[in-house]
Amino acid sequence: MEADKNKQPERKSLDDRAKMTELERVRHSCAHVLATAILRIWPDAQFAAGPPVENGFYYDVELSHRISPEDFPKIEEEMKKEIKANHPFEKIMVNREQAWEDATKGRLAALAERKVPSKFKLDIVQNIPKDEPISYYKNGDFIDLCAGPHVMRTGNIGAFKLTHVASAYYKGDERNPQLQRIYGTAFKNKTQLDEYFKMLEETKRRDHRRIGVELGLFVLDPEYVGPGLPLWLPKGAAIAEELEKLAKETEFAAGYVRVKTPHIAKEKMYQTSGHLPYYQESMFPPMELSLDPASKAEAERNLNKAEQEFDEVMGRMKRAVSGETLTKITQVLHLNVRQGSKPHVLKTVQETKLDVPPELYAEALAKQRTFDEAKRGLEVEKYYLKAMNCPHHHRIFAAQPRSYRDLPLRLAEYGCCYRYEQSGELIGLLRVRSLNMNDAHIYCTPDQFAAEFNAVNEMYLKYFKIFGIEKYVMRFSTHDPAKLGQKFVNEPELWKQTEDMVRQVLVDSKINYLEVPNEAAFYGPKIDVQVWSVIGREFTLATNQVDFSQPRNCGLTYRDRDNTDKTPLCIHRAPLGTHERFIGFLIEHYAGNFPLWLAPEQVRVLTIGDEEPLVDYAKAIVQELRAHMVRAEGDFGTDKINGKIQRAEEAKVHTMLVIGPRDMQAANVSVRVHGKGNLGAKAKAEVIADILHAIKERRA
RNA sequence: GCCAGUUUAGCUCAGGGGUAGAGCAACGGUUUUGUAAACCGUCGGUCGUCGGUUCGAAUCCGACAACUGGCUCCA
Repeated sequence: MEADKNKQPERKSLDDRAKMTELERVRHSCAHVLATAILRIWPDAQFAAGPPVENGFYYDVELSHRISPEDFPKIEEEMKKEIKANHPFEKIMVNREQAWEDATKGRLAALAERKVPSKFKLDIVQNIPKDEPISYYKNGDFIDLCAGPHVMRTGNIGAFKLTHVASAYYKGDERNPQLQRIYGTAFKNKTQLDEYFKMLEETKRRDHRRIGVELGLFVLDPEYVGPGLPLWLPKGAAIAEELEKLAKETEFAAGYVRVKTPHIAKEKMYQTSGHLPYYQESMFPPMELSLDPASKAEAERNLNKAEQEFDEVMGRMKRAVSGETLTKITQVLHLNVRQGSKPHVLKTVQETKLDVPPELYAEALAKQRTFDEAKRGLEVEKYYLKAMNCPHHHRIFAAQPRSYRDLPLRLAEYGCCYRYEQSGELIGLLRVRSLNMNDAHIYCTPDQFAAEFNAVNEMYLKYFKIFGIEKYVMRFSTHDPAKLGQKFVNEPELWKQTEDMVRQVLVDSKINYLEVPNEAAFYGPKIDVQVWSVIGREFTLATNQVDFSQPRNCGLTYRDRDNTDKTPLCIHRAPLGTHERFIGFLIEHYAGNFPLWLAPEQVRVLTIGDEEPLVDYAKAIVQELRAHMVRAEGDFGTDKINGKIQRAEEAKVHTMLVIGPRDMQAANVSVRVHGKGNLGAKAKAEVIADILHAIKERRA
């Protein structure tokens, strides 16, 4: 049995497998017990791989019966029997021939020999390296091809539960058969299992989708707007505005210039950049601009006229020739009529050196050109919604002659892109179809590259500090020299050069990074930044890519010192990723308890009662705060103060200023901070000054 | 797109072949209040959409859509 993670095509070595933790052994063993139980119910089940995973285990099975959660109790019942029987997990060493024979007899991942071979196991046996020993594990009648390790006995599986079914392709390849993946989890004892499910409940409560709705940050309106197209409500938009402000300030200080570009572009744009057909699947289908009726009618008239004139000339040509030449021309003309085109006739005339009168040939050629032109007049223009900003930025680069003195040129834009993610892929704000990217493209010379790349990394670290992100990994994706010219542009020197430069920067800045071969973009190495929200969900937030291909495809050049034109390097970078994903992350990161500078509602002023002087005093405070761009609201109604506080706390308002007669008389406000409770009465002026200060320095 | 599950009021959820329920929110009124909910009342749903079975469907069946968890790709 294989513990392959489909992302990692390299086999796990036996040493690696031996490192399996105690809990992983429990889960891996439970997968075997699951297979045992399924076989008791459905003896013809074919098993593929059943490894332990992060929160449990799964086993991939091929079975004509569709397993649904309704089957779980029945399967779990059988599993319990197997655990109760307390069979030992026996390790059996076999040679290759034996394994092959048993798999052929259907004995592997089975309770007995079967008429049909254990087909996936056959495939797995074949893929075990020659020098690696082969072993089985046996519990009761169940024998599985498996490198182990396992717990001693089935009874050592303390507590387990099947959780869900999913479909998965064998080895993660969609050309392979589709299998049913049964997921479950197991623990050493019932207490830990219960804790795990309690934790899952907690996770659900902190999910950005739930908090997003509760706090009124965004909504999805699949019926009217469309799936994956979030609407930012005022409170969510406030967060987006703060992030943009942060980005603008940071980028301005780092020498970026801001640009603005349209959301659509012509087909030619993406043909040139190389995204079509490479990226077409991920783009919305194009808009085709049909001609207005009058122009269309005129274009059609032109085409008809051109066609008649062409046919007339060809008619004369046919009359002027004879024999084989006539036959040939007639044949090709006939073919062309069926294809709705004309040019082939003249090509044939030229290529086969047919003997036609030169002046007629020249006339026909001219008419053919008119025909082609008329035909182009009927072509519709295609526009695509942009899936990325780079081509637009490239056009800005190309808009004026560039000198080496202009570089580095750093074009920044919070551009809204649209990606046609598959319907099953959409997840709340994590994967959407409209995305506002914290995008920028840095055009530079090779000499400037290291400094620019380093500056980008420093920007990431600066942001991590502001948001208190401590756990992160930079995944440095490099190319595979064996796939140059296929998966990666064929520029061995540039690959080596840029990858070395990037690696050096990473090492020098002591950044926590992980090198992943063979995962680069087709146009250059890249870095993805992975972070984890407090509930353990992984987010790929930011990306940082080196591009030495697009600038050349798009014909971008700068005039260098030596008066020659050179192609710049381009760095694509998006430290804050997209609003959608970043805010989704922040919601879970802060569990909705945003720091003051980010909080949608920063301050709420609550009055004790609704007596007029008190309300006037409170209103003046709200006004003063709002005059300083603080998002402050008031709650001046007749509710009891406890009720007002409860509502403010539930709305996760950062700072509550409670005002009663006592406070007013002393020119005070009573401060209450969300999650910190009552901080007592303080001088109004002091409190306001502190609020402004905390916002300005983006205090955590 | 594929597999499975889900879809009942603005939100969180109960119910279930005889025609729809709670809490919160909203609205109206009473209450004049000191740090996590004062009280009364009102409004609100073709039970995701379309079709079928049935005397009768929100309930059973089917198709579709959306959402959720996975597979694949990726910010």
